[in-house]
Amino acid sequence: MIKTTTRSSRSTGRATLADVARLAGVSQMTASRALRSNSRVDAEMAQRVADASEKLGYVPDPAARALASQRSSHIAVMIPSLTNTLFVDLLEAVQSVLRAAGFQTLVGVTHYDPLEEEQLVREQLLHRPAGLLLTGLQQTARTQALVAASGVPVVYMMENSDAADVVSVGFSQFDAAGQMTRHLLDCGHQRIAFAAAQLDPRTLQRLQGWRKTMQDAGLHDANLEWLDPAPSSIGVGGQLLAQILASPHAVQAVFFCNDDLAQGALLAAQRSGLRVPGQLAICGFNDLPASAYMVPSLTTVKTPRVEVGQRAAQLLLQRVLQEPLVEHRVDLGFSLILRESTQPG
Amino acid sequence: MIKTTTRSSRSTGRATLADVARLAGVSQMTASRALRSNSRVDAEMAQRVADASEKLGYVPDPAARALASQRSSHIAVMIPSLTNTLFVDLLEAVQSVLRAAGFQTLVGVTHYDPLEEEQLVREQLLHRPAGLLLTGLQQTARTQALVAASGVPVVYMMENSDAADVVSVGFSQFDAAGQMTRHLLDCGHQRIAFAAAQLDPRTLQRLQGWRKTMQDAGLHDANLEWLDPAPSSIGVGGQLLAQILASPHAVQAVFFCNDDLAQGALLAAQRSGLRVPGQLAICGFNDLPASAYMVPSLTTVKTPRVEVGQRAAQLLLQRVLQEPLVEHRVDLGFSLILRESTQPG
DNA sequence: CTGAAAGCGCTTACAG
DNA sequence: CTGAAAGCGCTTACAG
Repeated sequence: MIKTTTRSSRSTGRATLADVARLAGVSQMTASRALRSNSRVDAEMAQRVADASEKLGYVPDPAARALASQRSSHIAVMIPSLTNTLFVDLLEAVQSVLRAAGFQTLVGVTHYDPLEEEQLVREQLLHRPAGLLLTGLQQTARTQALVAASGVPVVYMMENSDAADVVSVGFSQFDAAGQMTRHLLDCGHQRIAFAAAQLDPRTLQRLQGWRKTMQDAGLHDANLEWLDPAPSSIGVGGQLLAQILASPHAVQAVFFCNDDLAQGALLAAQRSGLRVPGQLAICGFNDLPASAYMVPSLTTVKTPRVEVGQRAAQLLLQRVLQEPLVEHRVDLGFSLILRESTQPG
Repeated sequence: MIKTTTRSSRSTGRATLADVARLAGVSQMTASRALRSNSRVDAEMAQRVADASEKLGYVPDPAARALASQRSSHIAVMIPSLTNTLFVDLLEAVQSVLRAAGFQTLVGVTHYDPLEEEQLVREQLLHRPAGLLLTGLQQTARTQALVAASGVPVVYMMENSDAADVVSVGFSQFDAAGQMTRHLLDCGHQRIAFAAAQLDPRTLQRLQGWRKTMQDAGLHDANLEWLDPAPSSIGVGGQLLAQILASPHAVQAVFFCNDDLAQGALLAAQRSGLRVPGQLAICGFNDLPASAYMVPSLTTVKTPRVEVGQRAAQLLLQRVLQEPLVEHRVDLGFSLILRESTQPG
């Protein structure tokens, strides 16, 4: 085979768009357009370009594309934590959708800190991502300004916004907590505590859902609220249970804002000889992997994080590719998983 | 303030290197060199460049830099799974070191599949990463060839290689399993089963460590090996325990290759009324967060994954920045964590 | 619909 | 040590 081009010393040796165009017998611009297939190109020319590209094993250079278009093939995703399985599931779902569409995922872990999120978003925007996925709706004003100024399309995950210009995929944390509380009331419990850690916005929405339901039932009591700003963990769950049991306020059931807390409480109960659900009913939130295997198995709320990740990534791709958006606000719901830990005697 | 430059319609409005050079009164090349500080530049000129850069809020464009230098500021990291907390810890450690040094982390989840790893590495190499972090030493021949051909520096994590040209940070899975087995023998157990899932290379090294110690003690028996290729999980741990108990071969202790399996076994034992450690001793591997809180608390091997991530990232940065490497093979050791689940009566 | 030109913002390679 | 030129591989913006 005869080398038709002389390459400079800086060339990488990979096939370039110019190579493809030459082989197809069209201009570089036509080749570029044909490969991106976003504007009309003569069908026969497009086919020649496709064949040439295939034959040369052409792969577009992401850096060149980013430099020329001022937009990279990266999509930045901000999540609060990787320690909570919830977000790992979310992330894996996002990544598989984006990867299939040819986009790279850049993950920023905010540690539930809006200022750290701001810094991460600032850094990511320098790389001109094609899109941005944010967890929750509570960004700092500066983050919002940075994002708006950048013009980068955004989709919000895990909560729904009612604003017309905000695209969000989530479910109602408030309703989910309300329904679980309603279930505990229906089981005959009246003194139902709410125990939470981390106290991030979604946790506080769950608190509100519990509170509203308790108030409506005429059973709300501030002494039933146990809030610890420490990161949520099995250990903290045990501590919260110990505090609740040590207090003078009788409790028949405890609704933990996350399954890891509830699991810790179940283990602490076992260690101290407290019978669950016999002496105390316990439930959690999120349906993490261990919950079905606990003894007793844990009643919880199953949240659609995989679906949230998938839909959010799909909607973001539509925005990135400038396709018309069918829906701005996707509510994916939730379901109660009733297991042994709240079983009425 | 007077705008000294006319910008084309394609400009982004951000300060460029040319702006910095102009303000500092030097050539663009000198500014470039001064900012990268990799070659000697006159001190006074360098200062002028630094001042100008600061004043303009200059941030280099990663795409332009990547295009010109054929090397991006991304570092690709391949890990088997995000479901195992082990790798989440590893990843967070890696990311915090790389981010502090101005590099972006691109994560590829291989799902323990060398072919998926190969595909991910292939994709990542198209983006010309500055460096590559790989988990384990068992890449396909093609992956090795791709990496070698790319010239991208690599550091291997979680296992140590004896090859002189391989940079690795890890510990001996073999020794760790051997020591734990030794401990169980010292507790007086003779029929010690080894139960594993996933069966990835590191799990098999643990199997070898257990086997060697059992053989040396004259106690090895193939009926004591319980291997399930399914992904490791709490559920599978319970199943493995059930199989072991249902078999006709007596067992005094079970060494699970990962803590999630051991946790599942503890829960299954509790459900079936089997006393641990009274009737059966159980231990795990990795010291995952829940293990200290299980009832009984779980004896396990604490593995240095955070340190592995940090050191691996540091070594990779040294290679990327062409600094001399002090060490090629970093063995970070491990420690046994003795808890209730193996306590001799 | 198609294309020649210019440009994106850097760094390499070469002279001085 | 410093700099003018060329180039990295694409896409934008403008004509036709």
